[in-house]
Amino acid sequence: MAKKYWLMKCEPAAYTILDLKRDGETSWEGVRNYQARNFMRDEMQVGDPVLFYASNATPSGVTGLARISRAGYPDQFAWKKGHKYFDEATDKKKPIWYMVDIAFVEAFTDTIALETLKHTPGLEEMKVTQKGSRLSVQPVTKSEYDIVVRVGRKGR
DNA sequence: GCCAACGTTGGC
DNA sequence: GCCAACGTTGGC
Repeated sequence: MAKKYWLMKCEPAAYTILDLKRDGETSWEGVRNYQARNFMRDEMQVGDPVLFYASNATPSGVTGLARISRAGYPDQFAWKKGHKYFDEATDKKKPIWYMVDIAFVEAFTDTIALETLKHTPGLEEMKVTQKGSRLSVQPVTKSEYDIVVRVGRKGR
């Protein structure tokens, strides 16, 4: 299967690219959206490149790079009673929710602001630049990924 | 903190 | 199966 490229969103209050740099690797639990779940469960492969996106930040934008280090597996947190990701509708024999692990690759010196992404040629179709795009796990094309990486490394 | 956009739920 | 109400996301 051809390599796929991804964008994963997270609020800085919860986790940042620098946290990932410190930890080296982290699990990506708590996604409770079916579209995003399907990507994680069915399409993400170990080694797939990931754009790490900070949402609800100042500014919001891509802050670095990661890669998938473990493909989709059931989200255990869905079965932890009292945990904020607990979901009583899911059965251990038939998991509803999935998670992946990601590993640190690179932190950009500066955030590539959403505003910059919107004005970068070649990224007009990128999902995150579209109005009302709330999906926290999105596929990106190889060319979009390459452009973002180029912008992120500029000036180093 | 506001509010528009979106996904999900639930009454019918 | 429709759609209004509700909760959440996320830019600003």
